[in-house]
Amino acid sequence: MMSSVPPRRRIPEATVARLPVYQRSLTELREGGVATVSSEQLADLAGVNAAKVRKDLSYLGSYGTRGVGYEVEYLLFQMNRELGLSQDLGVVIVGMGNLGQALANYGGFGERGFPVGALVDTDATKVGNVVHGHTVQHLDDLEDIVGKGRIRIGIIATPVEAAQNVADLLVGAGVESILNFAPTTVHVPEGVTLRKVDLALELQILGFYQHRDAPDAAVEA
Amino acid sequence: MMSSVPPRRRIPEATVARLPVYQRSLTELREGGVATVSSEQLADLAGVNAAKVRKDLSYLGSYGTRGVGYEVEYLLFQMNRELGLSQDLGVVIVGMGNLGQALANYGGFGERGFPVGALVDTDATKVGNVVHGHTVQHLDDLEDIVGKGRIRIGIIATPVEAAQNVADLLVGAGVESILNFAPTTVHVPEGVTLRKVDLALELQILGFYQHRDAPDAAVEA
DNA sequence: CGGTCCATGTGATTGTGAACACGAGAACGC
DNA sequence: GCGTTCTCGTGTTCACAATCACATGGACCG
Repeated sequence: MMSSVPPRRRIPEATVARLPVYQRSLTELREGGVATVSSEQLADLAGVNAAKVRKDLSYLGSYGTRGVGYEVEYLLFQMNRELGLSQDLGVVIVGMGNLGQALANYGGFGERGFPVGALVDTDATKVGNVVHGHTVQHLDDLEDIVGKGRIRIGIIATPVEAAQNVADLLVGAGVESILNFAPTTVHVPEGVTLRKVDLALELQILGFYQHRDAPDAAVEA
Repeated sequence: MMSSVPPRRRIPEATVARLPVYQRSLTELREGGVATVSSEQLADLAGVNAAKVRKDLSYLGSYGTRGVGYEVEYLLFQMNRELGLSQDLGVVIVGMGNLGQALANYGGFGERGFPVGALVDTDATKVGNVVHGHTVQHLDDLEDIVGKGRIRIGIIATPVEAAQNVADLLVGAGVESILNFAPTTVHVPEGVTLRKVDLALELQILGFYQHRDAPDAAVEA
């Protein structure tokens, strides 16, 4: 029997990427004491159009009221449940350079259900230091750290040369999801989810469009 | 005769986002002394499949040699030209918190054609400090800074509350492209290109899939 | 209690990107 | 100098995401 259909209706990847944006906007509305919100208002806050909001939210279920809108509190609860925010997923940050330290100090992770559980580096001058309340540990102890700390997600903030090795070690230690900040392509076995963020890459995309819109800009003046 | 084609063939957004990845891989190959590369090799390095590489590169023109591959040096030159890397675009980073400082210290920007031209904050204890060779200046002087420094791109690394205001100021000062790291939606007038990077958002997407693949994980143990 | 209003929810349509397969053409060996 | 081989380039097909339009059904007013 092939009853291996996912619990609910399958949610498109593009929608998954937008749900956290809605969730953020909804949280802000709740802080502001707003009780209900229409798809149009929410669309404006999230920077998309209303039809897309309704379509996206419909994947979660019919939580809106026709003629009125969505109850902020209730929708937020359902969305958090769907996004898995009800359970915290521990994070280990590997690499305590400038970026790693910034990430460790970045408050947004814990707030949104991803508590930083451990910090790791190989540099002897960094191991033992305390960053944002955590003692930096050595990469060699990764397996122990991941196992004992219930770490589920690894963040790579190392130099390019170390990235692949760190990814392998993270996978070996049992981490199931990896977020890679090193500007290089790393390979992971099937079953492990990988996402990458390349800070300079985003700038290059911006630069491309700017170059395209005004190719002669370098000439003027 | 339908010669009303834009300057060159229009390049799909998805392809634009991948070009810098190829460019990175090509640079590595050149450093390694490799002269030619096949679409398959390049695909492996970039983490995509060969057909996509060929399709993407074909948008730039026919720079490959059938039966042989692409000449690394030449392809890199053409790609840099297309990406606009031949002209540097100055960058101003607004917000010298942990993230802003990490970005200022991040070497990858200058290397790839985006020299950091100025650092800005409003905090009196930060203005005047030297970070990565640049003296932190006050937000009030933004217009002067952008004008004199030939700044073309602004990076927002401020708290959420300040993001929209900073975006407005950047636009007012003549910046044409903005990269927003603040986890909130900012609006810009037409003609200004905006991209956003939300560090926690990427984690949430990872978390969603992990939650989906093992929804009962919170129950065990 | 009935009618009107209004925003949701969804089926249909359009557009865009990914995957595929095959034709074209250059280098190399014989 | 001919044929073989290898890889690019691209037309076609397929899948998915965005958009649109309208029917649905609850809330509110009189």
